[in-house]
Amino acid sequence: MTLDLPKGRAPSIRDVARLAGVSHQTVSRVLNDHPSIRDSTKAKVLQVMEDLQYRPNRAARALSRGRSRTIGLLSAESAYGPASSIAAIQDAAQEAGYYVNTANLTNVDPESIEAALDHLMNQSVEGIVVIAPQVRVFDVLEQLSIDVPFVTLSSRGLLNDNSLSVDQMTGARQATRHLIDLGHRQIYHLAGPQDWIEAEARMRGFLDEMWEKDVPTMAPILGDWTADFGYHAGRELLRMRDFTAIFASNDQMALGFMHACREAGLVLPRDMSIVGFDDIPEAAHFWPPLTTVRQDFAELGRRCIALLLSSLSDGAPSERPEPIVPQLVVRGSTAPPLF
Amino acid sequence: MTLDLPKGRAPSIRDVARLAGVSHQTVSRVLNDHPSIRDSTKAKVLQVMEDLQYRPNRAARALSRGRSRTIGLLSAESAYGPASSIAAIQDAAQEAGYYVNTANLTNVDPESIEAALDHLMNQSVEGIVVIAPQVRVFDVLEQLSIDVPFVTLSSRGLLNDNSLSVDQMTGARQATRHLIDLGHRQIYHLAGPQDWIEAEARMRGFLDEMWEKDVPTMAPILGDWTADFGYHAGRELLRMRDFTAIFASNDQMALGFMHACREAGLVLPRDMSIVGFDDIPEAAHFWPPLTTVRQDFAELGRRCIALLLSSLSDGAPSERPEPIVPQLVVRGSTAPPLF
DNA sequence: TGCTCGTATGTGCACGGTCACAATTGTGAT
DNA sequence: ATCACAATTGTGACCGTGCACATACGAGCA
Repeated sequence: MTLDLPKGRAPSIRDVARLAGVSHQTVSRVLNDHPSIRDSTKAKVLQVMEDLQYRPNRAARALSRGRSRTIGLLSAESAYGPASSIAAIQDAAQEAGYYVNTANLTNVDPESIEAALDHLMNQSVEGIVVIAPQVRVFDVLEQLSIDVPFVTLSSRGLLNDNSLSVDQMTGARQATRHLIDLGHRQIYHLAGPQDWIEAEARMRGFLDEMWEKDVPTMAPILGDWTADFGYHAGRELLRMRDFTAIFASNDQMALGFMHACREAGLVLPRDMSIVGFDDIPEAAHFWPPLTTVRQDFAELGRRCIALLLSSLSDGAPSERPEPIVPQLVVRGSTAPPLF
Repeated sequence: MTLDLPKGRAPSIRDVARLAGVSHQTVSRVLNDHPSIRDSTKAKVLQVMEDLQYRPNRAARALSRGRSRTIGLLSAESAYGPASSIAAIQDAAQEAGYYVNTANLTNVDPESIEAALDHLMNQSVEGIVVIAPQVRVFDVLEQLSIDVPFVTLSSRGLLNDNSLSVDQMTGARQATRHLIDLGHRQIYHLAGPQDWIEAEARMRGFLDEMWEKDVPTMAPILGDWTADFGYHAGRELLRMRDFTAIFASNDQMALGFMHACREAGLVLPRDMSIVGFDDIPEAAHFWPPLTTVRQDFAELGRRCIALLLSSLSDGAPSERPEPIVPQLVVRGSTAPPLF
């Protein structure tokens, strides 16, 4: 004759306590793995929990402990990279017992950014991961003087020093050097939007390498990450064939550019060498397979959470993690210039 | 002489109440836009809130109301489609005042699924969106007899009738018909993993159309959605050139297959017609630009939330929404067979 | 004036956990 | 048996908000 009282609502810790013949506090101790609980008591309580299909109420726990165990993710899901880091972030957070709440950024006007941040703050997140590394986002973050720790994937460590990144500059230099070593001297750079910190870093890497190798530089084209842009930019650029190679700031733009090349009758890579950035899974199957710079987004996401969690617990961030060095992957889209 | 007491902790409604010279309940009423509050009182309270930088405590609110205003998102971020629906889902939910918590599924073994669901349930989500439409996920959902409403993006409406989908079958039939109309008779289908409901629906669409048009069918190849698979499958298939067209269940596999074709020296689309599925933004820039079936993932995501929210408030789902009909986009990768 | 009614506000408790502290039980040495 | 002390368990308050109900105020009407 098991009498379960919980009529309408979900069973609470006190319901469990009553049925197990203990106090609610003892149940709480079982929940939190308190050391001094007799095994027999623990077993009894666990049994009742099982019977009642008891689930701790997260809100209550958060309220009394004053900790939400939730982290906010501010994302501008526009490129491939972020998408694959996000999964890693969520996994890592979940493993650490945290919940992840995501807010998307469709526009980058300050109001949207503020609204998204507000949404996150309203839910008492303990920390924020920013995966929309646009300059403006940081400005807003700075102005609002957010009082929770936050980490970002950007490459320059403003604020907090809580930033983490693939070393974009080095990657871009590798790509550029590869083209120069092949003998190219007229090289364009198809850059990303300049309010993206990563785009800026890649561009700077390109310019630095060109300058160091003493190759005359052509003004970078500012794009928007999309294949469409790469295509249209390509159609424009190819009117004057005053270059033999191009370094695109991501693989999508590289793909669009290749499309334009072929429409213009160029044979790749004979007439034009192309390097991308990111190494999306499809890049190996472009035609020709794309030479590009591989970033380990998943690793990035994991480290990101690690950094945030450490700054959540210790207060101070742990020792500065090594930047992840990206890797040039040479495939078929690059060759020496015709002459 | 503004005396703010809140020393360590964040200000609560009682702090606001005290400083505004009203009761905590009045503050609560202001928060919830209760009709009968004098404008002057409301203004006063709002002012104090502003001064104190007051933010309502979500946990407390959830606790006392018994509603978390959170929905869970169970996702298996493997294909392109989901990624772009997710953003739409989050936006729509946010607009409706809900928070979205995401759990990722890396494996599809029952334990992982259960763990992910558990994670979501533990945080008292009010509803769940399943965006990992694999058969097993449903089995687990069924077994666990989850007691919160859930919606899914699949195409067959098991359980709850809370499913929503692009009409995959129709899309697949359109693609197949296009190839048949061009004159192809030996057509392969590169299917997705069979535990994916969508993969199954697309395959069935293919088979149905072939059967109806009385074209002899060749056994579908079961793939895994990746471009890599498309490539390797292509290398195998092309040893025997016993077909003139292929319908791939997504664009990535189509891309990999194109890669294999070119390696084998085929000229596209002269020697081989290819149709994909999804219309990822890059598809228009493949070489040749890919004929494919466009799905409106964003719309799907929005409807998904609409459906879930209605079943959250009304209890019963609103009238069954129309399935979204996908659209065939004919580009350069299809042509009549050589003969 | 006394009564009713609607608007505006206050009071006290409940929600489901955790915390600090008190109380009880068990153990071993004397 | 007695005591000190550790191990185990219980008691009550509290976290911040919303709800049900009570109260105060003012207007309209007999």
